[in-house]
Amino acid sequence: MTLKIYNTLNNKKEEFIPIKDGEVKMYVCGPTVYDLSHIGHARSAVSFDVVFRHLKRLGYKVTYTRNYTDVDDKIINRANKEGVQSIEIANRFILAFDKDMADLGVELPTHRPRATETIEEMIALIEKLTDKGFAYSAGGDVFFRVRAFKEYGKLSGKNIDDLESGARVEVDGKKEDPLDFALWKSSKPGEPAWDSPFGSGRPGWHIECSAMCLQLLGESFDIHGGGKDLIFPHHENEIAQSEAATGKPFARYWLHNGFVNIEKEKMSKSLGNILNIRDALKDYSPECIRLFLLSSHYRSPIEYGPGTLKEAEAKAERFYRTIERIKKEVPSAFTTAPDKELLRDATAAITAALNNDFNTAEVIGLVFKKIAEANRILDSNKADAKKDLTIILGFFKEAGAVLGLFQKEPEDYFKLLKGRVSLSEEEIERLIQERNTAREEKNFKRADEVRDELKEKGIILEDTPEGTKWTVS
RNA sequence: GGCGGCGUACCCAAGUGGUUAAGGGAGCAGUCUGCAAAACUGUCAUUCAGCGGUUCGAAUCCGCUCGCCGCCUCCA
Repeated sequence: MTLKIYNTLNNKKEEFIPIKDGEVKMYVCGPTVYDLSHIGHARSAVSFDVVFRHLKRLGYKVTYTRNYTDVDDKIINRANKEGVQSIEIANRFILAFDKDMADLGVELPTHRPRATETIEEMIALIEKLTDKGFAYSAGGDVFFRVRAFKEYGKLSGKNIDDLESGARVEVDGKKEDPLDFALWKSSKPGEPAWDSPFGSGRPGWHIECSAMCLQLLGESFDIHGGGKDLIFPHHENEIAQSEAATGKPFARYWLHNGFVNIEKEKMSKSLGNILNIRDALKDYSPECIRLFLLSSHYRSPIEYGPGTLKEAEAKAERFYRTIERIKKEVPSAFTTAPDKELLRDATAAITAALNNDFNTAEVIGLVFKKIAEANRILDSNKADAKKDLTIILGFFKEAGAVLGLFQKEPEDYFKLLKGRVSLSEEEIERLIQERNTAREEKNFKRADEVRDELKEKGIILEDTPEGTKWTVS
């Protein structure tokens, strides 16, 4: 059973073979920190978080680097607007991003470089490109000579001549060719600037990632990821710069996650239909959002909306309800070790699904198959229920660990939901008491009124042998 | 115009050559309940946008048609 990965370089699913046996080096483009991160960033981070976790689970020693682009026009613009230094903006949104990632249960990558920590490497890289004839200075800027790199377009499948004819040009008289892109930009007064052999200035966007990859992962590494929108020009340019400079293949596997759409349209800053992670978290739990993101394959587009998110919430609830039930009816299943061999057989399906280009949706499907199975076992009062349940719980533990889901105690999950209700717990308890009194008096009309009132506020009552419980709809 | 992707039930969504097309949501029927809720059981696509082709065999491969989307400009 080998890992297969869809590689944008060939548009094919390929067997994954790392450069160095047992080790994986991967790089994922992180955010440009000029604003709060949105659900699209969350999708990328969560998708590659699962890639990271699965690779580790397979036994690889993984070095995962995700950068922060902390020098950029947009950061400068925002800084100017607020009358503060760029670095202040960058710092603020790096903190915000880190918090959002933590909320979403995204593991910390091995390295989280900031672009500005690698300026020296960028300058060295640009010099190298200039020496080799791949770059040229022009009026304080330095550009990459796209036509000098013969393989330009190999990632995005574009043809240089087609690009040129269809170019919605950004006219820059300093360029030899409209396709050439900036490696180094001269700075205007007040902008962040570094001294360099080409004059005082700052790096272009693409060169940052190349420099950070080269510094932290080496000239050639295994996996490079990012959103689909980065394929061109960003990743194409990274390849061009890096391979032109080193003469060696850059990343071997290029993975790209699909977009998050809102009302069928791509969510993006330029369209202005963005939803930031924090606002999403006001409506849905982090687990619900993560479950939503992982319920489809990472390359497919997904639709963010009340329908899909409510479904994710229903799934999470179904999961924790069953765990709660096992906890109540067969608590010893949690403290008994599962049979190793049986567990291994059961969890092989998780590996198989994730080995198929990280098919998280299938894993989630498997989880719910087990949920139904667990409920059936509980209903049946089978003699060996405990043994079967330990396997199922073991399965959940494995699936949950690699997906970053299903790891809470059910009480904590439901407590989280209950926190969203407008009534106080005391008030709810009082109403439940009132209803139960009515029920004892066979005053079912009043009892049902109370239940309906609560339902309107999103509170669902359940009468169980242990008394009346409430949950949130 | 160039390049890439998608179209699976009421909705979301796996499946990418081979037994009865995962899973979730919604619906319907039953068990349970004062009635509900939750849970369980049963039911819910002879069919995978359409039309051809390859094959013993296709949702899965190939071609065409229709529809949708993305990239080609900063963007996860």
